[in-house]
Amino acid sequence: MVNDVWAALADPTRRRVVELLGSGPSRPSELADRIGTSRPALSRHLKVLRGTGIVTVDLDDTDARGLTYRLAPDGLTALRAWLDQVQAHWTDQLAEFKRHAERS
Amino acid sequence: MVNDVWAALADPTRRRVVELLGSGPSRPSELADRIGTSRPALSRHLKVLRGTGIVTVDLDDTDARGLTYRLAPDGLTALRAWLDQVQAHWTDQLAEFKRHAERS
DNA sequence: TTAATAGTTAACTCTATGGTGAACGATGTG
DNA sequence: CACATCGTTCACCATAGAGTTAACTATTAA
Repeated sequence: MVNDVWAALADPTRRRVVELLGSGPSRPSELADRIGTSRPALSRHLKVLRGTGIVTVDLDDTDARGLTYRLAPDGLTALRAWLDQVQAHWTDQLAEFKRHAERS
Repeated sequence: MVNDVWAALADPTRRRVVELLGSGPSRPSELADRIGTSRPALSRHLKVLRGTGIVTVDLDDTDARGLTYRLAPDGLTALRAWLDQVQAHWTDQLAEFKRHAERS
């Protein structure tokens, strides 16, 4: 659902997670430290992000206790598609808006 | 605030408003009819969208009772900038991800 | 002038959601 | 084996926010 993606990224903490994962895969504990939140809170945020397909999980290679989270390849394409769609119509609106501004 | 833009577009009704305004300026009553919600509810949604700079208001030319809402030129640029920023790092991650996938 | 319309705001209710602390299973370390 | 660590889930609380009804102002129409 596109709606889920919007709901997921509405939260600042989850956006911060996405930003951090953008610069490389990471583990929940590391993310919690960097963001400065508790592990239970972050775990639930990661669950939401997983549910939308924005991130994926794998077992850690070295330590089987740890998990590795990474950004999914197509996790944000729906969002970009929405923006493109609106802006497509919007471009025409800009011309009309300029005419309106000049008129007043 | 970038946060405000995300919060504003987290709501499906407000996204629908943005979509409708993408295809042309409109009035609150017309938007309420098309979306199928009450006028008070829509009025508050428009207030939120105004507060983030996504839409602008003008008095109607013909009927001084009505208002004309339109998309603001730079209302969504912050959002697109965020997406671009994340995806910039992300592109490098994709290569790493492929290597990881081939390895497993 | 009286009535109707456009839009907003206020007060209220209800639901969704984020944070916290406790507890759990699984894995590693002394 | 005893113990710490990683990550998750559960139960609880507190807050934010979306919808509704009613009321209000301003403008138009009869």
